[in-house]
Parts: sequence; structure tokens; C-alpha cells
Amino acid sequence: MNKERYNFKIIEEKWQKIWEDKKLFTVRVDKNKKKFYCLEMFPYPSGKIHMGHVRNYTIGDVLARFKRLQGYNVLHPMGWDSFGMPAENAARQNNLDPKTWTEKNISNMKSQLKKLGLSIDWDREISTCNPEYYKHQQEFFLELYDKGLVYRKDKYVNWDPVDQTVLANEQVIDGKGWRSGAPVERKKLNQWFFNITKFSKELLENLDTLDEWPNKVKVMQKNWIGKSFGCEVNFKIDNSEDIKEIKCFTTRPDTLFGMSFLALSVDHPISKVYENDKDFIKFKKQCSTTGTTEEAIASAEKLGFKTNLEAVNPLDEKIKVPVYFANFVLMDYGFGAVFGCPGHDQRDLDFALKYSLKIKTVVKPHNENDDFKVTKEAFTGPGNIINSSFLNGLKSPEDSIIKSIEYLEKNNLGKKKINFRLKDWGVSRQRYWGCPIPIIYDKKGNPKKVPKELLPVELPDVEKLSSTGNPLDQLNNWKLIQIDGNEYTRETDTLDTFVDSSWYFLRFCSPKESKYGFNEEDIKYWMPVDQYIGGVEHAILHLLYSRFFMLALSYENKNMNIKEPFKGLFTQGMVCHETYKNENNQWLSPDEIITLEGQKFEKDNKSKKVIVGPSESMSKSKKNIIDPEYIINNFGADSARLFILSDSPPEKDVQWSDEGISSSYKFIQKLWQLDQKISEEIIKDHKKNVDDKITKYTNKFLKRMTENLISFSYNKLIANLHEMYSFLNQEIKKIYTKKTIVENYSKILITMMPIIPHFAYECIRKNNIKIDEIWPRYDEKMLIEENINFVVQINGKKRGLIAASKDVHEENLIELVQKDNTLNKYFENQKIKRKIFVKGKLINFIL
RNA sequence: GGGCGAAUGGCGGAACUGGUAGACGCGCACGACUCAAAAUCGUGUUUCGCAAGAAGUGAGAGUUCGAUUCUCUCUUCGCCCA
Repeated sequence: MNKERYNFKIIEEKWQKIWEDKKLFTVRVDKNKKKFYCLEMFPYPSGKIHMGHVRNYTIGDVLARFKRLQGYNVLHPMGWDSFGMPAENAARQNNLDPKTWTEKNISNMKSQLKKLGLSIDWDREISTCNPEYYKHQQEFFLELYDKGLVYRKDKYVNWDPVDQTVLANEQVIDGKGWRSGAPVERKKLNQWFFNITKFSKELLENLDTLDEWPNKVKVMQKNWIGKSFGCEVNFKIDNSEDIKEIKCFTTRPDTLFGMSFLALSVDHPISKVYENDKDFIKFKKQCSTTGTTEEAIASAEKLGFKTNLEAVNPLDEKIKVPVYFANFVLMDYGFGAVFGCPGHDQRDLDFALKYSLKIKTVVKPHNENDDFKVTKEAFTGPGNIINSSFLNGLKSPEDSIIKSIEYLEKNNLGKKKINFRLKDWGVSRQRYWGCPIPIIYDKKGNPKKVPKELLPVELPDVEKLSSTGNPLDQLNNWKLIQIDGNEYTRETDTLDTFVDSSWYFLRFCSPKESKYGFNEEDIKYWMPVDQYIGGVEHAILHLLYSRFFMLALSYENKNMNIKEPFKGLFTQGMVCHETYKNENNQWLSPDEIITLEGQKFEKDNKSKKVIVGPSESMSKSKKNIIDPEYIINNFGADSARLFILSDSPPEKDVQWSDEGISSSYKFIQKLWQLDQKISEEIIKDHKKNVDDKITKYTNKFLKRMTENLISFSYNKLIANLHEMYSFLNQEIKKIYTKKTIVENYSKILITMMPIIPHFAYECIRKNNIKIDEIWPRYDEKMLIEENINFVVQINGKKRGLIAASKDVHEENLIELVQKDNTLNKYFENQKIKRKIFVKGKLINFIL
């Protein structure tokens, strides 16, 4: 038999065109149909899609197509997270403007995504850098401003003194600017903030309602919000005219007796008193050389500036301690002041050792004596309180904290307080390529909202980005504006791109609505997102900001009652590949390698062996990248989809391999050969079936496919397909009527539609199978096996199998076992002490 | 240091509520076709052993007739936070 090979190039292109012409995936609100909103995290238009995108969008597409077959009205949109720094960097490098660069990338990536055969409603495509989009974002900004959820304050940024620009944390490498190499300074700028902490409590508590989220992500968010239970304590200052009291927050009021200093942030209001003190100015400047991240501050050497103030221990007035400014205290947390207890906090101990302060031990481990003393390492574990007057002997921390707070409250020295680690969201970026903040300043510098009719505040075009500073700051004809005869200056900062992605899922519901960011009727129908799919790297910020945005929009708005944007969340794993290096320890890309007799060599110089390293997530720096476009062109989209799903569960990392993709390609060819065999059998149209094996199998197969789709076990779907192939390939040799074959085979083909859609549609069309595109149900009755292999165990060990009816009684089964030649030897000269019979499964003899 | 999770053949991974460990794929070996190779098809593939059989899911214990699955201790690795 001369079989035709499967030509994916012609067939995939053909079906993509049919889907597009028929607008198969274009959806609208239909209140008679149940909706399903399937969303994958939209991409940044970097220029080309990468394997991570292929995986993300394939997983989403399988689900979207499956839900569509199940009869849902499926919203499956796509857009572009198109503001951000890479565009600015590329523009500087290539001497073009970010807009042109971005638009070119979008059009290229769009055609790449289309080649994957995704079931996307492209009519809803959005791009965050489009004024049509960010106009509404500016409205939201002003709406939140009116609600009091937006404010301005001073905040430190990483400042590159050479490039005269603000750096993001990831642009600071070893304390130096990534481009200039100059040591980064901390600089204070007046910036805009979203008051996300107003919702700390809701953001934390609502996590418990998200039962379709991975627990891992919820734990990460919980830790990030960081609720802590503690106490604010008032410390009296008795040697100063101006300052009478300093407030601290602490989670360990039970260690107050061990206090030996008080430490303030250099930004604490008290610092005003010292603003003319030369030494203090010097110290403050020194502090500004450490980075702004918590990690940088934590790992920096502890430094202090001693004031002449003396703080009184509220629990014992005889104890007076010095007050310092210290570089490890942050103004953002608590009151910007902490009391130092060197015995039971490592940071405080480091500080105390440096400045020769007292170390008093007030907690001892349970198994130690009362003369236990902390010297070089702070003791932070659980224990008992010592050297602490009325707290002595109490279990620390549980009993001692409660008791100490009780005492402080009773004597008006402090009060119980819940504190959150979460900080307000700074949204100002000193960048060009972002959404302009719709604020203007009058001559006195007072901020005013840009009038609604003047929105959007459009980004001015630039021909070339300057190398230093914020470009918007230098465009005077844009920056200076007259309204009603009054002169104003525009805000030149743009919004953090996380703002863009905090509401795009709402815009997808009404992408063309011009009056507002969305239409309430649309939102009521489509929201929340039923399944959100993306990388775990967005577990905290993007998801938290999106959750905040929903709360902020519904705040003081009775019409909005959606509190959580994402009902279900799925975080997929990364795509990995082996890494290669040459003899000189330089990275080599997979296409610079050739395999000869199981050994890997350099393609250009076949005598040079290649060192094969561990498989790691694909990255440019390690050169272990496979280009999806190359794969699609050479193996087809269906092969790529099949392979990216097959080897690992979608939530775990997957290893990309040449063998894997070619095996997927071969498997599609095999399915095609099988399809041709089946076609021939359909034509023959026998009069009578030899048995009903195919129908039984199909039901079992459908059950497995359905269950594996629901549970995201997509790797098992592919295993099911392989088994199905082996089964049908054998079984089709027998005689079946046309009706039986068509009935079963069409159901099987439908199950392939979400996974390898081009192939499945083609087979359906080619065999003239008339189907409603409906996910097939299986018949429970057909799943029951009349005869079962019972497991026979002796002393819990498997010794054999006995075929019997599924309803066989214990006595009859025992009879069968004793008649069995291979099993009865175990019973010779043995007494059966006990029998365990599990109906329809096994029998276990204890001898 | 704290939190969360994982550990199964040469490799990726299956095993439903405790009940036949290793489905399926890769790799490998052998065979068929071929002058030969590639492609394709077939057979085999946890380890030890010729075999009967024995051992076996990171290590050690426990519960149970029976544990990859439940409990405890430990080891290693991954992720997040510091």
C-alpha cells in the first residue's frame, strides 16, 4: 500500500484560513449560553515568540477549545503588554523610536502566534501603548485620585549619577548602574503612590475564597502582605526640650527589658532637628550609597549616628538608653523607629557589638539555666523569659507577648497593633515609554487633574531618545501647557507598566468601548476570568496589583461587585534545554552542535568535543534557545503543540529535546496512516461487527480524556492518544460495520480537536464525517468489565492472577485459587489463618 | 534562618479514595525490509540471576492483611521570603 504523507504546511495554513474567514472564535455576549473566560498572560512584544509563549498559549488553547466543545461561550482574547523599558533600550541602540519598534514587533509576533493555530478572538486585540487603551487608564487614575486612593510622597530611588537617570532594581548590578558602571546612589524623589495598603486586610482575607488557585501562590501572597501582630510602644525622652516621645512598632514587646538602644530611620521626623549638623549630613549621605532593596539594606554593614537623646524603658524607668539613627531602619515600616534588643535579634546584636552597647539576655532556651548568656549569636528561638521582672518564667514568645502588651496597655505605655509588611505601590517611573500620568502642576507646584475632555494625555513623538535623564522632562513644548489662560507644567513621570496589566482583563470584555474602560453589562457577563494561565514569576506583584485594582474600582461603587478578578489560576512550568560549552568555557547554542555516534561536537570543527551541561530554562545568556518559528516551519504547529504538552505535567518544567519534537512529528504521521486505514474500512462497509471491543474501548478512552482535561493532566492526554493509536491500529484489522467505525472514530477525532486541531479538523473533513462540534459523552454502562483479573496475594505479596467474574463470591474465588496449578503449591502443609477479600479486586491469604 | 514543595528504571514521567509499581514517551538492544544506509515496521528493555526466585519508589522507623500513597525522624534538591 502506498500511503500519502501528511503535509502539515498545506493543511495547517488551510485550516487557519478557514477559522479566520468563518470568524469561528469571535464571540459576543449571549445570555442564553454559559460563558467561560480563558485568559493567558499577554506577552511583552519583544520581537519574537519564545518557547515559554508556545507552552503558555498551547495550554490555554487546549482549555479554550475544550470548553468551546463543551458548549460554553468562550472568551479567549490576546493583546500586548507593550509599554516598558526594552523598547527604550532598543530605540537607543538602533536609533529609532520606541513606537515603531514596538509596532513592528507586534505584527511579527502576531503572525507567529497565528501560525500556532490558537483559537483566539483577534477582534478583541488590544495594545497597552495605544492611546485608545491608556486613555481609560488615565481616567482610572483620576477616579482613584478622587477616591483618595492616589497620593504623592517622597521615596528613594536608585539614581545613576552619570546617566542622570533612575534605575530599576534589576538595572543595578553589584551596586553599579548597568550601563554607566557608576556606583548607584539613593535619591529622594516626589512620586505617585496607589494606596494598596488600604486593602491589606481584604487582600489577605479574600485569598481564602480563591480555592482554584495553587496553594503555593496564596502562601507567597500571604507572606508578601505579611500580617504581623505586635504592639506600638511609647518611649519617653527625658533629656530634650523639643522631643518628648518616640513611638516604635515591635512584634517582640516581651524583650523590652533587654533593650539597649533605640534606632531611627534617617528619614524619621526627628532628623529635622539635625538637618544642619555636618556629621549627620555626612552620615545620611553615607546611608544613601546602599541600595533601596530590602536585601541590600539587610546585607549592608550596620551603621549608626549617635544622638544626644536618651530614651526611657517604659517597663523600668531606671533603664535609659542612647538613641541612634541607623541605616537598617526603614521609614516605610512601622513608625520608622525600632528598639534594639541585641540579645534576641541578630541585626541589633551586630549593631551593639560595633558600638559596644550592652547585651542583656532576657530569653533562655527551655533546656538552659537562668545564667544563659548571649554573646556572639542572638537567640531568637522559643524559650523562657529571664531577667525581666514580672515577665520572668513566662513561655516566650506565646505567653510573654500577651502579658507584656496587657501591661503596656494598662499603664498607657502602648497598645496592641496589627502591622502589615505590604507597602504602598509606587507607580511613578522616570521613563518615556509608558502611560503619561494625567496631572498638571500650577505655578506654585500644586497638582491638578487634567480635565477629562483633554484626555488622553498622549505621549509626544520623539525622533531620538537622549542618553541622559527623562526625555519627557526635556520636551518643553509638550511639558508646558496653557489651560483657560493659566500656565501649567505637566507631570513628566509615566506609570509603572504593572498598572497597564492590572486591568487589561477588563478591557478584553469591551475592547471597543469609548466612554469608559469597560462596559458594565459586558463585565457582568464575562468576569471573573474563569481560568488564568501564566508563569509563576508573576505570583506576587502582577496578581496582587490586579486584585487591588478590582477592589479599588469597586470601592465606593455599588454597581461593581466583583472583588476578585481571577477565579482559577494555573501556573505553568518553564521550558528547559541542555546547555553546551566549548573547550574555552563559552556557551554554544544547540544549532552549533552536531551529534556523531552519541557524542556531541562543534559543527564547524568536528574534532572539538562539546561539554554538555545540565538542562536549564531557556535563556539568551546561556544560548540554549530553540526558536519556535523554526520548529513550526519544519515540524508544524500540531507537532509543536503535541510535544510541548507531552513530556511533563504542565505545572512542572519541561525539557525540550530534538528527539521529543521529532517523535511528536512521527506520531502525527502515524495517526495519518491510521486515518487512511480507517477510511478504507469505512468504504468497505461490512454488514456485521465481529465484536463490540471498539465501542467499549472508545468509552474508556473518552472517560480518561475528559478527566485528564479537567485536571490539567495534559501530559496524560498524549499518553492516552498513543494508547489509542496502538489499540485502533490493531483492532481496525478486524471486521466492523461502517456505523460502528464512524460513531467511535468521530468521537475520538473530536477529542483531538483541542490538542492537534489542524489534524483533527482535516481528518473529519476528509472522511466526510458529519459532526456537531460537541464534546462526546461516555456511557458509564460501557465501562463495566464483566471479567476481571483478581490479584491473589499470600501474606500480602502478589503471587498470581485469577480471572473471574467481577461479582464472584469469596468462596468461589477461593475454589478457583486452590484449583490453580501455579498457586496451590503455596498452600501445601499450610494453614490459612486469615483471608482478606476485596470485592472485584483481590484476595489475600495469611498463612 | 523561616515558609512551601519535591525525591519512582539510563532519561521525562504514570499509578483513581492504601490494593497487580514502572502506563505512555525518549533512549538502548535485537530482528524484518534493503546490495547498503536512512526511513519504516516488529520484539525486548527496573535490578541481580541461566532459571526457579529474590530485591526494589531518597534513608530509617511506625500504623496496616497490604504503603509510591498515611504518621514520625533524617538527607538531598527546587522555589519564595529574609
